[in-house]
Amino acid sequence: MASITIIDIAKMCGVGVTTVSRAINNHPDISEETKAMIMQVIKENHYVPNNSARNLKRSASKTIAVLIKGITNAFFNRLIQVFEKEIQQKKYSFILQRVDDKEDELEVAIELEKEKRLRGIVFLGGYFSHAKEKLEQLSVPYVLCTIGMTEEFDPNEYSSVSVDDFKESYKMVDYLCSQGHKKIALISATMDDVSIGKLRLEGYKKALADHGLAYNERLVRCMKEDLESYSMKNGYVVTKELLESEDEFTAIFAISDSLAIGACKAIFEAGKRIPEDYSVAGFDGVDISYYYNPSITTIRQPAEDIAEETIKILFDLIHKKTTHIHKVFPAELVVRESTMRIEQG
Amino acid sequence: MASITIIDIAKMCGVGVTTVSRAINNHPDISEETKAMIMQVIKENHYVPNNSARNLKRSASKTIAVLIKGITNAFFNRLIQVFEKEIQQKKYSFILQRVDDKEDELEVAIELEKEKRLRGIVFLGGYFSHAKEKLEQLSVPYVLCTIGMTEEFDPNEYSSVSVDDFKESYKMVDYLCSQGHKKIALISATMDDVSIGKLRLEGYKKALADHGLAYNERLVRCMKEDLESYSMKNGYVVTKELLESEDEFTAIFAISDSLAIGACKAIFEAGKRIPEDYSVAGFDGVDISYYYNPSITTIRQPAEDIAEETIKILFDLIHKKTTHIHKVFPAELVVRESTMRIEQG
DNA sequence: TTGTAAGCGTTATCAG
DNA sequence: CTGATAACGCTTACAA
Repeated sequence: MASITIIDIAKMCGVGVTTVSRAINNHPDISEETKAMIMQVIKENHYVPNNSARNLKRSASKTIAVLIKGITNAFFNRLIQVFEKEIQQKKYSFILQRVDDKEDELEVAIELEKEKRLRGIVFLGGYFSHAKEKLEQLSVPYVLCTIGMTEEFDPNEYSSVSVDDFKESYKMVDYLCSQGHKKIALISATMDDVSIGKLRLEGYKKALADHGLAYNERLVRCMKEDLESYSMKNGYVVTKELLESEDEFTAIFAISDSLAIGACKAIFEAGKRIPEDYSVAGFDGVDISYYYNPSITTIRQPAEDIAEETIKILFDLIHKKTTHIHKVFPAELVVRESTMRIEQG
Repeated sequence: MASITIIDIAKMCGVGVTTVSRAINNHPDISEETKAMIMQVIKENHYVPNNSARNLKRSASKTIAVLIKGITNAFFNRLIQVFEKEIQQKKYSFILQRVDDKEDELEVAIELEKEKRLRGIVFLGGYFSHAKEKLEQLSVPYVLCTIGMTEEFDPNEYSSVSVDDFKESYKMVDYLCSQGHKKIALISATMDDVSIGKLRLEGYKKALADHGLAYNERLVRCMKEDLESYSMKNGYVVTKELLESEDEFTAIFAISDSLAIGACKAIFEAGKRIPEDYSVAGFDGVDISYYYNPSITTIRQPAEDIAEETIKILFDLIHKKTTHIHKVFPAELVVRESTMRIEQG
């Protein structure tokens, strides 16, 4: 069954192809009458315009790509769902491209832009430490979502949406300190992470300092590079090592809820209790942090808001309605069962 | 920066466009020499062929769509990751389209096929109860993944990959019975689910019957239609209702791990213990079922195998290497901490 | 082995 | 308001 084209429709309606095109695309220059008639015929024949042809003709296709660095972390799933919904709502196509931890996401983006004639790009995750000249090869608007940027980048060169990773991390560690914890372990990103990983580490250090606590680098444990980043397994393995080491601590702050859950597993396996023996805190505020037993104290990021704002900014950029913007959402400390006050001592 | 085209490359190389095209597409009729030279120029200029143009020319674009019915259930995420990897590996584009619970996925598929000139489709989730004539409007190969089909469909008309939902469900309930449970609640799909929901319910009934246990419909609770299906929240709400009812039971079998975790939360909130007061079992074998506290007894579906086989069959179908196939993978009962033997009585 | 030229199905330009 | 017709960038007969 050869597919039906706009020409077929035009013939059936006894009009020119232009007119059919106008009907499809809601152009003003067409009478309501003919338009209704054409739409009727289109519906009856299940005609759907060929996307490739449209994209070829339009200089840019109506598609947005979302590039995710590293394998899916649960928090991203919520974001992605919102992206998808919003993009579909705007009648754009949506391309999800996961890029491996070792790959260069910018490289991928540049290729994809040409290949698929993208209208916009969302970068999710990763560090985004790229040379400026390479960044300039990207000619479509893009927004960095939940990727904290360090100072070396000119804020007028890109847009971003995130929480204040430094502040929120500080908030959690400050809370833990206020509960009497003096030896707080951190499950952090790998050391080469100059993005949120670094910011959260800095927040941790600052909070410690502000409470007059010494920074003990033996309590800072990085995720394993050979395991999926931010995964439960990673948290489990790292915590297990920590527990087996001689280093004492009373609380663990993991920079994602998934890591925190892995940490819990390791602690339970060691025959210890949470929060009586160890307090455990996470970051993100994904569903499972609430459902876990014990429920996990965490920093809840407003995922829906973040995702919606990301898309909003991206489309504003596409329509040239705005210059570069850096939207920072507040996150919320949610205290639950996995942490407790301990005796000063 | 106007994009560079195949013509530009041809000019730069001092050859015809055909030659460039041949170089790009690994055609045989070209000397290694010219090919190398052309590829070199392409690389230097960061040329990437316009996908729309290629797709327009080729009668079908090299793209596979995965349609997911209903909002993402954690189990699907693993499948999707594998799909993505495999499809990318085959140099095909990958389109992920979530379709709302109320929407007709077949309708969406038919549109998408025309619009994007798909080469193949994977259906994930849903019941897939469609009229044969409508099914015939789909002219590209498709594979049903983890969608149990009931008898009324002719197995020669479609391909599928899944576990034996009836058998695996039976296996779990049989296990629970063997542990002395006589009053086993079921958190099942909505009653209009004629697919895996129904099959798992049938497996439950059969196991009960084989153990000489009466079927008590008050112990069969359906997910709430107004909540995300298969979600933790759904399991939580349903279980809460169940606990507040007068109906006695000693075990709950939830047809997904997420539901099971929600159930656990409700039980803990009621001040009860797992497994001492209630045994809880899930289905799927997602990571969190292992990491949860207590770890959840479940049926582990071989997600990677299922996903890989789905893609394999789809491509075999595309290349006409096979007729319709129904691959059924065995799943595994994984006994963990959330269930226990109780006294006969 | 290489090049020329005709489409693929749309949309946009411009003349009726 | 409507309709020819020329692109859009690529693949592929067909010719050389």
